[in-house]
Amino acid sequence: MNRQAFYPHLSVDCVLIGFDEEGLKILLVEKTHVESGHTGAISKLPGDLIYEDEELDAAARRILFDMTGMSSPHLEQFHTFGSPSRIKNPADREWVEATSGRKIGRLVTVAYMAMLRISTKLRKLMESHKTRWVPVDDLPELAFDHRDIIELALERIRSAVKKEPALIYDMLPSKFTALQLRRLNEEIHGKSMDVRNFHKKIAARPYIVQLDEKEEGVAHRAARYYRFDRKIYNRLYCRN
Amino acid sequence: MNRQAFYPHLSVDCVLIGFDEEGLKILLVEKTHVESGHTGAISKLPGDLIYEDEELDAAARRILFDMTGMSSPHLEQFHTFGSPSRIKNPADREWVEATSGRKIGRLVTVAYMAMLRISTKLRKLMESHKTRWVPVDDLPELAFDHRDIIELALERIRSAVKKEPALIYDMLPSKFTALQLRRLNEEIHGKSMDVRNFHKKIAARPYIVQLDEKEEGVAHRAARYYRFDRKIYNRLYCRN
DNA sequence: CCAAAAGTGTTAGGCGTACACCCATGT
DNA sequence: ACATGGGTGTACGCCTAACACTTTTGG
Repeated sequence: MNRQAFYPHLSVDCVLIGFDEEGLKILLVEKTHVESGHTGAISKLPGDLIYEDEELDAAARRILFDMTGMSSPHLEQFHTFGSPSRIKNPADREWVEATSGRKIGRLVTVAYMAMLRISTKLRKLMESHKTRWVPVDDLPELAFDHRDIIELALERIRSAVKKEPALIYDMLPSKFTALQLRRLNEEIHGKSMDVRNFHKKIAARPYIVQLDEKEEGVAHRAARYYRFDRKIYNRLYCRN
Repeated sequence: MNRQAFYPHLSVDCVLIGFDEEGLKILLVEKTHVESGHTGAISKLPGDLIYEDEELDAAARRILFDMTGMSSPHLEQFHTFGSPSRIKNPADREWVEATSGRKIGRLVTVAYMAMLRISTKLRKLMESHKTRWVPVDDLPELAFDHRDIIELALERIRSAVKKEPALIYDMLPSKFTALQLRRLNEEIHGKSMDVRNFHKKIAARPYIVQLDEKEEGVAHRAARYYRFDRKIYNRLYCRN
């Protein structure tokens, strides 16, 4: 922190939602625990206080960058959590006060979410951090109300994708199979889809272009690769 | 203010969206101007600082109640505005500092919206306040970034209604004509609808029930009244 | 009788959904 | 040969959207 922190009562937390071969995951960091008889580190969402003169969006972007080394993903504010009881847990309160160096009555946090693919490149960028990607359906105990925050994020991701379907492709490799795309959709919407109907849908979207390339070395019929063509997409939907 | 205010850097603003015979309107209050060479009161959204130990939602509800005497309407947080440049206008800054009695570097506000009908009963409740309902397409100059806040609210109202169609009926009298319902929909979605298709839609919704009553004293064929039956609605859609 | 708004049916296309079998590949 | 996932077509129902004339009422 080389700039002076803004009010110690306002923070930004980021729900970074990633996707890899195994499924949807959330990025968690360890809350380095303060000595107080409590044992074991507890996980939390990445977040930080806001610097003076820093836009909320910029603070979120900074946290995203510090955690992942990425700056491109679509980042979206989705809710502000400010219940006085957010930090009623003594261990949480101690940690906040130790971290900020002040007595804190209440901590209001503006929550953002971003969707990204967990690529090997990303994993490499993140090696140095004490972070981990945790499957959404296997979350550990979390500090503060971070579980609520994640739950709301997972609800909102659905509306975000409905409004802007291109977001899906931020979570996929540049070449992907129909199965990967379908699994991702299924995880986001929480229900399984019919394979045939799904292929029809892909075929109907001109911005999902079939490649000649296929999978290699798999123990079954090799799947075609597809890619997302953003130019075609933008031309069709005028939004940029 | 009989309780101590929470941090003077965090406020709640409410975009109260009302509907009457004339159309969609926003509730604005006059920012009583501080002497400083600037003349003329400027309008703003109703809002206030947050009390200690007060939930954000509760603060919004309090503002709603103070302004309208109503407590029932659906109130929904939709965005937090915290740009350092929000109060760059000197007149705005002066007002904030005079009102809170402190030097303020930055003011972060959590924005809520509610939809309600502008009934004669409501008008009576509000007579005492220095508030006015202003048509959405005829907004005056506004303090801070309140115009941006309203614009976002008007965008969000659409998603809110799509998710929960019953919200529409909070803005209508208990007995309403097809025209009123259609006009309201048109204003919310920003496009006109076909009359026949609209009647078909009404007829298809079992929770919009036709009354025997008709308009009286109008200079044309009298329109039927309808009412919204929340019981039927809830039974159909399982929520709450 | 005129003005002003109310009310009414049919058709066509798009979209989602349900459903079952053969194909390619590695072991 | 067998296990594993890849890939394909048809039919139905629902919703949306386009489109024009007659009815009722007060003035």
